Amino acid sequence: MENNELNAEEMRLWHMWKGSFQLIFGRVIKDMSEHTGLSEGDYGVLDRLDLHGGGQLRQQELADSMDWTKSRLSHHLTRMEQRGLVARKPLDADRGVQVLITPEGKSALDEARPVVAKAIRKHFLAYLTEQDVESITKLAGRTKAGSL
Amino acid sequence: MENNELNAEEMRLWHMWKGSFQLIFGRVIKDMSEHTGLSEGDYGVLDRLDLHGGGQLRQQELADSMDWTKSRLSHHLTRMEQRGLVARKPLDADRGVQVLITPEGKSALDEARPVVAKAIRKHFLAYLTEQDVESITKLAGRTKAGSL
DNA sequence: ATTCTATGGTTGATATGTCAACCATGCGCT
DNA sequence: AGCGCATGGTTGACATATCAACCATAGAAT
Repeated sequence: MENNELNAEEMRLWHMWKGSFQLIFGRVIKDMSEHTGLSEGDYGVLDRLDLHGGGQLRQQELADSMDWTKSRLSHHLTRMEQRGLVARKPLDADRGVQVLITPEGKSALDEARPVVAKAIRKHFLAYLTEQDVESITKLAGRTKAGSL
Repeated sequence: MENNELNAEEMRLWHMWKGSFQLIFGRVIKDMSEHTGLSEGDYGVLDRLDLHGGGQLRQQELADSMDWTKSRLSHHLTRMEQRGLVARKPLDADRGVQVLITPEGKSALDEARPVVAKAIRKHFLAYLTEQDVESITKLAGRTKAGSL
């Protein structure tokens, strides 16, 4: 059994990994929010409504697809609704709620897409080597698999 | 010049990278906070006070070492002070503030260290191959360098 | 019929982050 | 003296996240 504290190398790895992510991710989000007024959450919601749902999705499906709790989504949608980005419509079929992207939401998304694409290319993809791509892909497979 | 939207492969990479990080990081933080009652921020503050400062550090140095704004740190310290984890002492030398780890803070940190070490080994280090280690190290170097 | 449980969602309290405005002091310059 | 400016920090407002409690209804199970 190893020591119950991390050695210098282990700690260094953890900090580098965490640091790189936060640095890159922060840059992407900053670019997006400055240029579009959308937060990461806003973009995620709009993106999924557009791609998966063709503009609409029931709340629970949306929450699942984003890996968010229903509470978190509920609060967030309330704020987005206030800003006119989405609308909620009760489904009497089974007391669910349908979330719809509004025209304003759709146009905000359309404006954001190229901004996000450019930011991801500039701050993330541009730094990757072939080896990194392989590493990222494999690691994702390993962690998801052993997930639940 | 490429298209101004991401292609499937680019998007997949971004999502995998982001997803792996959030999954792993979330697991580590969850383990820690459940077993110790400290948040990530709490741990970071205590850790730096202990390692860099031998128990104390001026507020601005602490903020720099954590990559936090002074505002963020000020708010966080107020909460930690309330809980008795740290104390603040004015430095009349140059109107700065010295942040001290309290005995309760120190013992909370000592309890947390092995928990954090175990969580990082279990959720992060255990998944890494030699290639990942190299990839993480190099990527960190590249992004920091091109940072400012 | 009654009670249990699962599903779908809301709500309020509290913790955490960000932003801009503010305050005080020291320091250099004119 | 008077000004501009940098440094070190606080504050309040607001956005975001988490947690637990709650509400309503549908479908079993008793």
